[in-house]
Amino acid sequence: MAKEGNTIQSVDRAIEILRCFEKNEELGVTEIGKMVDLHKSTAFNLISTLEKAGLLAKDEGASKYKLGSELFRLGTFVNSNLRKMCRPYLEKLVAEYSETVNLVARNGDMVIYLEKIESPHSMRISTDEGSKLPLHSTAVGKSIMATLPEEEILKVIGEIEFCKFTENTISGADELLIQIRDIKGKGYAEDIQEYEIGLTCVAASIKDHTGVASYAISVSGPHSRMTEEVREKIGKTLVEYTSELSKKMGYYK
Amino acid sequence: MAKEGNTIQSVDRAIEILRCFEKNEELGVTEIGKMVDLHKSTAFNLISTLEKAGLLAKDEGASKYKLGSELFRLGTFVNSNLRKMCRPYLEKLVAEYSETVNLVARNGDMVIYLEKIESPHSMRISTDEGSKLPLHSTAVGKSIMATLPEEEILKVIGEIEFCKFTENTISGADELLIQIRDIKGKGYAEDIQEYEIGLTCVAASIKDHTGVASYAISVSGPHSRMTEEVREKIGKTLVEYTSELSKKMGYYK
DNA sequence: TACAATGTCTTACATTATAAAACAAACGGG
DNA sequence: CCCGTTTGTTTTATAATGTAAGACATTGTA
Repeated sequence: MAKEGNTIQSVDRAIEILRCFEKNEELGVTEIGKMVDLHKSTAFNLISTLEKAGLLAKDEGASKYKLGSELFRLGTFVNSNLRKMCRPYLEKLVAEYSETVNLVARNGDMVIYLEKIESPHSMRISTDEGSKLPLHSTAVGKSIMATLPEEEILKVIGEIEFCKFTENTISGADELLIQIRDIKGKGYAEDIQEYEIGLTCVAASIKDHTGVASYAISVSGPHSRMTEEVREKIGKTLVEYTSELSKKMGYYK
Repeated sequence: MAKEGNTIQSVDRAIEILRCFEKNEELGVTEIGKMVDLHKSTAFNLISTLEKAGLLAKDEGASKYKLGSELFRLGTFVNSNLRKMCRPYLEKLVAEYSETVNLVARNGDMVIYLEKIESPHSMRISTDEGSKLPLHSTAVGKSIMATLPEEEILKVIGEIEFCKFTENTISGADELLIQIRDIKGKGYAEDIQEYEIGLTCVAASIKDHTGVASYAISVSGPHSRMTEEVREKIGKTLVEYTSELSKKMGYYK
């Protein structure tokens, strides 16, 4: 039987090997062996299995391995599942609040806009699908940041170059940290004309099995319509929906 | 030692299980067991290992599994590696031909624009990163289609609704098939004012370890500058570059 | 209410993964 | 140019590990 927690050793090791490539783009057999603390011949067997399946690939001739495109392909399915899963919630949000809603994914220190449904109002917020913005300057980004482990929050904040977009733009690390704490408490994040005058958003994040978020959804509207009461109501709805979505992502709590 | 081709059984089986989810969004333990021809308890052990690693997830309470978000996260790294890998080639192309170049990924029956470098000319082609177009109505899409196995080509073509954008737009399955054959021969694809009058593109695809392409790069310019000689020259360069890139993706040939 | 089908857990067994060591090939410095 | 070092790869013995039968629990259905 399996070692602890009923988990299959060789599969676990194979996944551990894949994870090595988060920090290093290219790795050799012995190098990997050292990282996962395995004899190089053991590592080699696991690696060639992964290579044959396309999860790892190797430059022609060269001896270094890197992540294979099959992994991206499989990831693509998750992405489309995710959209399908979120769609009904996005639709409910537009129906309830008549403002533009967005689904985003974290990508390093940025967020990518994956999907949106636009407000029926003629005065509405319109973001481009596929576009990218810094984590800290969007409500979605801040809601994702708030789920990261403390040391990573500080690391991310440390690397930010703060640029002033409007008079409300967060101007420094301290201010951002206070906001993050607040978001942890409330469960949702706000962006009140921080990026652009007239644009305010409310967002909450979707957690995965580890409790960290890679995705978030938001409601964006003209500041005039996004009063404090409206924002609070939206916030509560978002918390409800994202906690359901988090459960579907494998987050139990 | 491993069974055949020096591959580790349990890892192979685990990957096989992941692949089951290409066709089915949600699957149960016994169901998976039947698909991969394993006793349900064996399948269960593999599945729970994958679940603990986040590669599979399960709706709260429910008993059905689906692909987990960790898979998407890992796929993300491949994507950014891919961009890094392609960047120098894209830059060389712009330097050589002074036209806009694009990197795209296949996503079902569409292509997504991942990255572009714009032409230095003031009259230039400009596509949005993150935008999507149908496979058959772009040079990149056609170059990807040409690498698919015959039956899949026919299946994809069968599902197309042909709409006429310009007088040059491909109007039917037969015409498209002839083009695909031609692309297989030449190694590169063309779009000569098929989508928009004045816009012509040349593209070639990047193959993965199976010989099928998920990515392609293209050079797009105003029809006036994209003469037949220019297109042929670009085509040859693209074939050269993409075959190098294919090798880096693990395609040996 | 009983039956069928599901996911989960336990256990005995031998198949399977493991790692030591030998091998080959590539590299780099003296 | 050669020798020592380091790489990836292959072979082989050993026993640890994954396997699958079957018991159990839980759920849904007739």
